[in-house]
Amino acid sequence: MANRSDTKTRILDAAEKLFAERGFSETSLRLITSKAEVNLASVNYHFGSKKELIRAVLARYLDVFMPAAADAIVAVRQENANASLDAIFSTLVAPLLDLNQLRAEGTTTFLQLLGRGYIESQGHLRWFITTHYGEYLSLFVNAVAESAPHIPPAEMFWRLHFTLGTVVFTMASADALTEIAEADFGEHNDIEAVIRKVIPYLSAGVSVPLTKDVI
Amino acid sequence: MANRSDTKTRILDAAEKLFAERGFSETSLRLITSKAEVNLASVNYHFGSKKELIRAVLARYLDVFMPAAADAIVAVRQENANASLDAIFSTLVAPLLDLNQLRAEGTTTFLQLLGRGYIESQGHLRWFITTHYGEYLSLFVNAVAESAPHIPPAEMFWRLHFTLGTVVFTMASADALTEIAEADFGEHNDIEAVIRKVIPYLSAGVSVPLTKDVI
DNA sequence: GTCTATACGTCGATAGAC
DNA sequence: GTCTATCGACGTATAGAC
Repeated sequence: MANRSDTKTRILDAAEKLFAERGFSETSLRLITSKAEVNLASVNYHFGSKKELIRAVLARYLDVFMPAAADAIVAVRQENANASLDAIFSTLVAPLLDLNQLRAEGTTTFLQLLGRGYIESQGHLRWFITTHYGEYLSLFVNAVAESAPHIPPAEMFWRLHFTLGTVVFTMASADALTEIAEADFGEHNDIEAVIRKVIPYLSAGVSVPLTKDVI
Repeated sequence: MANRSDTKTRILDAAEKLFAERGFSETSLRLITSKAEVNLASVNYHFGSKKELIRAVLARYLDVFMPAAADAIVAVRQENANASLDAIFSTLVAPLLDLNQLRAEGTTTFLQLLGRGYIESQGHLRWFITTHYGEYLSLFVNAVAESAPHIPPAEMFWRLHFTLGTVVFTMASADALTEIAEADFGEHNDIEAVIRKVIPYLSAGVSVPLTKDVI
């Protein structure tokens, strides 16, 4: 068959699109393989299981995004050792938008996959990301912590997870929210606009001074 | 059989516990009915489907929490018409903790169910909550909006959804986060401590002044 | 090595007897 | 209301063809 890429890539391409559109649990292997025009069993041959296919789909993006994001953060901190929290978060915008060159709708797809992945999977994806990309995450966490030195480590732990929740939930439902915002407020937002909206929210929350325990 | 409540309640009690512990998709109807010691088909007889069972489990809490939360917000705004955002959010703490009187571990269970529910279900629970409890939600949204009058409605829409993401994600993974915080920082947090940690984060994010579009 | 046909166990759901 | 039996769809595993 002409113009037929190899089975593994065909599965990844079909799975990526369907996962981003419909979520993981709502996308069956039978749907993926029929859309990719490959046999059902080939998923297990090439990837072992559905969970590993999900990880492989995400890895195609993370392998590009994580090093690029790390480079950008290192660069901004070399220019300005006292970079603000907003500056640290904003540093991620360019690497995110660059994913559109990797694949059509790359940024949106990646953020939806990441959001859905963190949300739908209990642990296996969290584990995958922290073990495979832990060095990049640490670099980011350290940059944030040093930009808000008045927040003790234990408190910063919580605030970074609050931040993760905001990002993950927002990106998983970005399509729906954008549609509602358009209908209710006549406001058109692309994925970059949503990213730029969330950054000040996150910066403010992460860096807000601790309230006194005793009043 | 002595001390055997009716089938419907037995199903709800078993389902609530299992859903909160393991999540919805990881909890099969067969597990619920065997633990509740009722027949598998009785779930569909009494509730129609698994989705409707999920809604019924949440409704038992929402029917108590929503009116109590609304009363608390009305009360605090009568005392102080210019109540701060922190005050509005803090108003919800007492109604949440009161759920411990409704059922053992009620607060934790409710927040886990709410978090998991919003996260695992795409739309059907969002729809259920907004249609059945919309009046209470509006009251809360209005109170927040009036406590941050410098934020335009369209921007407030986004920030409230960022907030929803933080809450939902944090509460769905509160158990795991509490364990990590204990292991890494020797910090013991109950559900109230987590709630009180998240409020300043949310207030700061919701009320942060808009950044200039043009620099 | 790659791919395919086929089957296994579990799932939510349902029809029909009692 | 409650039960048994069964359905189609699911993820997964494997024997065997190319």
